Amino acid sequence: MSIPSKYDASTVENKWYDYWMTHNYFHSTPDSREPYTIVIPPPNVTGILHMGHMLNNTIQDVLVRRARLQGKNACWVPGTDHASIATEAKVVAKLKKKGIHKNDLSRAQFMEHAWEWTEEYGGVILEQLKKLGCSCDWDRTKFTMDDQMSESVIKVFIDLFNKGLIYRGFRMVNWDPQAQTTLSDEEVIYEERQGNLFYLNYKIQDSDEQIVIATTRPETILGDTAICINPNDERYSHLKGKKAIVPLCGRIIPIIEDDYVDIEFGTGCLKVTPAHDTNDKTLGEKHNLEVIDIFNADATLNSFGLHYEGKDRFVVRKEIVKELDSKGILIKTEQHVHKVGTSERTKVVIEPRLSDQWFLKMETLAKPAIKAVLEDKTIKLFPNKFENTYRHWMENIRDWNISRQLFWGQQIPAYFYGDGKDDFVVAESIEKALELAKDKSGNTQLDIIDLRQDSDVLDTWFSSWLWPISVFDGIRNPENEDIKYYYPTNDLVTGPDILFFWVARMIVAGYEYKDQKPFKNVYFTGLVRDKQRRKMSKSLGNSPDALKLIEDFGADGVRVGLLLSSAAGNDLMFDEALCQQGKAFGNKIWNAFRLIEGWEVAEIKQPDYAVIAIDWYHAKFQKTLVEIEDHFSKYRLSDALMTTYKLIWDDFCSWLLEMVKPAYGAPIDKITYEAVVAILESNLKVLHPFMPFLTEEIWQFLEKRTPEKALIVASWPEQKPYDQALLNGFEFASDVVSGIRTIRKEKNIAFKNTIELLVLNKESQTKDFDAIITKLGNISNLTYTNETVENALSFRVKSNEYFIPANDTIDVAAELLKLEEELKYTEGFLKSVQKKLSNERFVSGAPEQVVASEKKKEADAIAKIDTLKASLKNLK
RNA sequence: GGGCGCGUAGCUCAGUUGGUUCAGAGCACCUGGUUUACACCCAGGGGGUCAGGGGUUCGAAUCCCUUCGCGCCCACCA
Repeated sequence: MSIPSKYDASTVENKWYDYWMTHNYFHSTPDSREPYTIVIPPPNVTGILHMGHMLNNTIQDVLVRRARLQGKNACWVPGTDHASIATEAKVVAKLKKKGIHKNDLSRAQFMEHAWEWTEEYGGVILEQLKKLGCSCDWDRTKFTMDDQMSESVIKVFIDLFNKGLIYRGFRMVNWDPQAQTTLSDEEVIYEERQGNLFYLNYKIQDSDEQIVIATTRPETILGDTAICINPNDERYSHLKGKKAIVPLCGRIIPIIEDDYVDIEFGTGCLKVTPAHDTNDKTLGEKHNLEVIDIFNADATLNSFGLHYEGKDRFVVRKEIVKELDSKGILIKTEQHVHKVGTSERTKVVIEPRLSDQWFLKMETLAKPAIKAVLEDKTIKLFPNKFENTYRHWMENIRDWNISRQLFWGQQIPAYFYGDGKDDFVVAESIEKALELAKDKSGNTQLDIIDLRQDSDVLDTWFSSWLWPISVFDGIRNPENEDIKYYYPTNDLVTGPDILFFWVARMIVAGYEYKDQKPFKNVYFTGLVRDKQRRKMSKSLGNSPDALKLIEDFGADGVRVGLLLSSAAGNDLMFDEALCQQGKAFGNKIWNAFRLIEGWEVAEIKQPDYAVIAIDWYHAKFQKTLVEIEDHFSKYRLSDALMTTYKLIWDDFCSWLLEMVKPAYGAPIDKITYEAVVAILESNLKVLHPFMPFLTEEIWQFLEKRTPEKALIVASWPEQKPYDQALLNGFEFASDVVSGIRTIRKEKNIAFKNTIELLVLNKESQTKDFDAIITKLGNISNLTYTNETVENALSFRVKSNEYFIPANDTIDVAAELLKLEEELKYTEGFLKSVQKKLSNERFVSGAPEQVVASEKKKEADAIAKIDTLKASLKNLK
């Protein structure tokens, strides 16, 4: 089998992905093994892969692949989210292009278009995840609007309603005039905007007096139903009980008193518009004010807007200011920075609006979810700083507005049979609803045609909060094998931006419907930003094309690039150079593999240097394995990767292979060869979660000799005890090799020329590594000496001294200088250590081991100084 | 307005309970090296007042106070 000299990522990646799929390695069914489960944060069904997905799903795949190697029954459930408002907006836009207006369609017709759209664009993102190497159990792919998923959602709605937790309320909600739906509080983004504060003059009824109010929204004066002053404000006490006249419309409104009003702000007079402001609504209820809604659903003015009827709110704002100004009502205008709520999806300014909506009471539901994360720690957040954020939100949780005025989603299963506020029933089918309605109304004559289903659908998150349960059909069939086996899931990997939207609510749902946490650990990824720290966005055009990156650097290269600098919860400054680094790493491993495969194997004696080299690597590998495990246990994936990277590049390639490599053209002994291959295999296992394709490719080449299973289902290396003394010995030897290399470089001694090395072994170092030093230093003759060597270049490792006899006369002055500098430094070091040790409070106060280590430092320094002094004396 | 977090090498970041190899890693940079796995490489090297100031301590990147700069979350001030 010939091995290509260049690693061709795209061919290899397609080959092994197909192979894994054909062999069903991603598929999981319950068995006797320990389960390891991840449910994907379902991307929007019509979305396409962006850098955030790449990072997020790479992390999940690393965790899943590692678990699989560890012998767990790994199950990663993929799927997509119907994303009601986002998808509906896209469908509406598409229809608009065709000249079709949403309002002209029936719900059924619209849904037909939406499904068509979903089938056309839906799931593209899942195909893209395959390119990244994601080992999802595709047989379990779910969509939040699959029949069984929707059924689960409806079932939960009915259950919560019957428990009295869902209620219908006439409330101030966040209205998105473009999407023409309400939004939950979480979907509103507050932005600081430069606006104006307008001072307007209201006449007092039956008087020449006037009162000035300050407002940022002059167009809403047409909905004013009171003026409010602070009862303690003496400036206005004479107006108590009087009435004011709203400009333009001439409405007579009361002047009320409430200490809600801030005396300091504006003029200390507030116009009250109960229909268009949350606070005003509260005031209105308290003081029994009239509610006048001046807007249509699209935020144009209605008939209360008088001659502005039909015009948009912002147009009216401009025009009404002009009119007020021309009539002398506008006193002055001040610049004013204030926060404006905008829609997360459509970006338009939110309009507070009073309407009938469905709400879920959250307070009691939240209790077990708070306890689980903050007290019992049965759910751990990584990094744990998010616990504070979680606490704050959960402890101040407000009821959740779960209704949306859209078509795309699960229609609320409430059926109205009359015009009364409570003339409705909740049921999973219209037949069932009819029975309930007959009971409730006492009207046995009711018929199906008398029933009218609520036209709203449920908030998308009302389906995704059930995701970890519903993907295993745990709502409909709570006792099925899957849910019993896979739930609770292990890790959830997601962004902190949906901590409230999704994570917190899943925890709530988990305790309500399974009486158990939905997952054990939550790993929050950071945001992917560009080099200038800007958020990646379509409008900035700074987001690289994910698939193009995979083409350029290979999926493995991109995975490594993304993971190299992404600590949990930290934003990731993405730079293509990181992917290049990932690709170069793959290339390095590929070439190491080619080197090994290129060796001719012979039945010859194993050289000493190979024996010790392999023993050393085994110890090094075991020690590193412990470190890697530790990093994984803390979800420090980039550290786990970097540790693996250094193990393979530095320890395996730069040290081990150089140590065991036979002379050019010479064969390698069988024992060494087999040991190196076994080592390579262990390395591949550890690297596989990060670089699945490359490792599988090499593994399969190696396994040609002993046909076995694929790497993806191999077993993670076993942890064994290791010999620390061996590692220490190597450490020392590698310092010696570095010393030799430094001298060679300084003195321009070419590596191909052998040199002699004499050792003054004051440290009594083991000679086990002499074969290594000889080989890597290209030493012709390594001998031990009892005294300093004349006319030689020298260097020291601790108090050991190494001499390289010079062919020509050495530069004595330069050697002297070097020695003197070293001496000076060491003496200074000794002085500081001795100062510490002579401090009585240090010796008595510091822990024993710290004192002991300082004493060791002292002894080492003294020994080294002796060595240096002897050399100096000799040289002089 | 309230809360949380951050500031360590040119860049991105580690640095756990203050003390072992505490000032580190990777990249970048500089110097030298191509017949012999890999120039997507090898070897060697330079580089930091741990944001500034003060304090506690035998000892501080680490704990406390303070100033400056940055980020995020929450909140109804018109």
